[in-house]
Amino acid sequence: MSLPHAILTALLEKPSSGLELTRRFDRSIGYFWSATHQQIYRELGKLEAEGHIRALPSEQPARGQKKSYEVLPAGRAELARWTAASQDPKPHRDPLLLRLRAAAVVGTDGLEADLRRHLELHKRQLADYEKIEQRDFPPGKDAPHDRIQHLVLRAGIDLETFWTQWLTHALEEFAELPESGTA
Amino acid sequence: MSLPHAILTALLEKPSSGLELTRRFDRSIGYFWSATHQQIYRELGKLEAEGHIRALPSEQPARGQKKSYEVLPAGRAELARWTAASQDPKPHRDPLLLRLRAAAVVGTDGLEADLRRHLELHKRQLADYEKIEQRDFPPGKDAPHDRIQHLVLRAGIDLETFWTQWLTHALEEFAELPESGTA
DNA sequence: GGCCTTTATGCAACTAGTTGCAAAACAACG
DNA sequence: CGTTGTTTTGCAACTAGTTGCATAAAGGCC
Repeated sequence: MSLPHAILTALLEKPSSGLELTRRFDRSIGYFWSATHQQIYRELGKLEAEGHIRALPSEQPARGQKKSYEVLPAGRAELARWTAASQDPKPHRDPLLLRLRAAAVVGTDGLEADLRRHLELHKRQLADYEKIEQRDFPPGKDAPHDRIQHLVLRAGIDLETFWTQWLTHALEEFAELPESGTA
Repeated sequence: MSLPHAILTALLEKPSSGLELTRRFDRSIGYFWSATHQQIYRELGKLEAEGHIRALPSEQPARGQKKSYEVLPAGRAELARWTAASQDPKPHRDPLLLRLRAAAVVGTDGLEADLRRHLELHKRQLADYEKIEQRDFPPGKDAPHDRIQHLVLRAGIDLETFWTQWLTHALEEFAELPESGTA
């Protein structure tokens, strides 16, 4: 139930069309809530029907024609309500850890290469985040809004740091394992 | 596409009935791949139809009557194939980080209490994991199988450690924020 | 003008996970 | 023996997310 709220947040930051939202979901917001353009258009329709957002009046609604949305007071209220409401943390789902656990039973053949690949991907993501941090949060930029955003980015950085460290450690362990164990 | 493989792994570790599997998903395996009993029964049906597992011959199949499954060679082969196959990491979805980002726009009212609650939950989970580590991985228990399982547990411990630290830091920042900011 | 690519919007079908409920076997209680 | 509660299995409907494809406008190009 988070996608509509992700969209409301994005639209409050800046009114946008479906495609612009899609692009922003590929960057900042998508780092912790990804969505495809199909999902976004579907949800924009629902949010408009519910009276949470409206199309900016300027242009007529036709296919292939840009249509921008802005958040209405009802939408902002709903977002505030959702943000403040208590929510239980959902349990993780991590296929990589699952594969490792399977490997403990059926053997580690073939897994190492993919661990190495994941390590590279996480390193790259970490480098991206750190570049964003330098660009968007120079020392002194500490209005409440900035502090909170920075906090979110720090979570991303620390998570990627964790994964690179853990994967590095895992690969070291693999190196010490006897070859091809159906352990 | 991971649930069937989670079940195969669990059944290889020990043949079980649906209910036993459900219980084990609430403990060890569920720490990184949770599932309800309804999902598990449905999936057991599919896996049996595909010839990956079979019901242990002992008892007749009737409703309300215990039925245990074991993995067939085809199931083991499928699990090995899946474990070795390259898979892209799926992007995270974290509602809490999303809420924080929303809070940067609509204000942090009400969020702090839930952050505190999450911190408690993560601390408890961390304590659980550490107890499991002490119990199941004493020094010297380092056969390949144990090392890999330990690696998975370490990921859980380190992730919970990250969250407790990050939430603690976030709460410190909140304390410094001016009251009730629609920042 | 006709053709190709890019931009922008969107529908439909499918897959995976969640929620609500129920039915069959069994055990215990009086 | 009937009632009540627990264990075990399972169906059905719903929600959320994914995948594949379609349609329309706009701009470049020859």
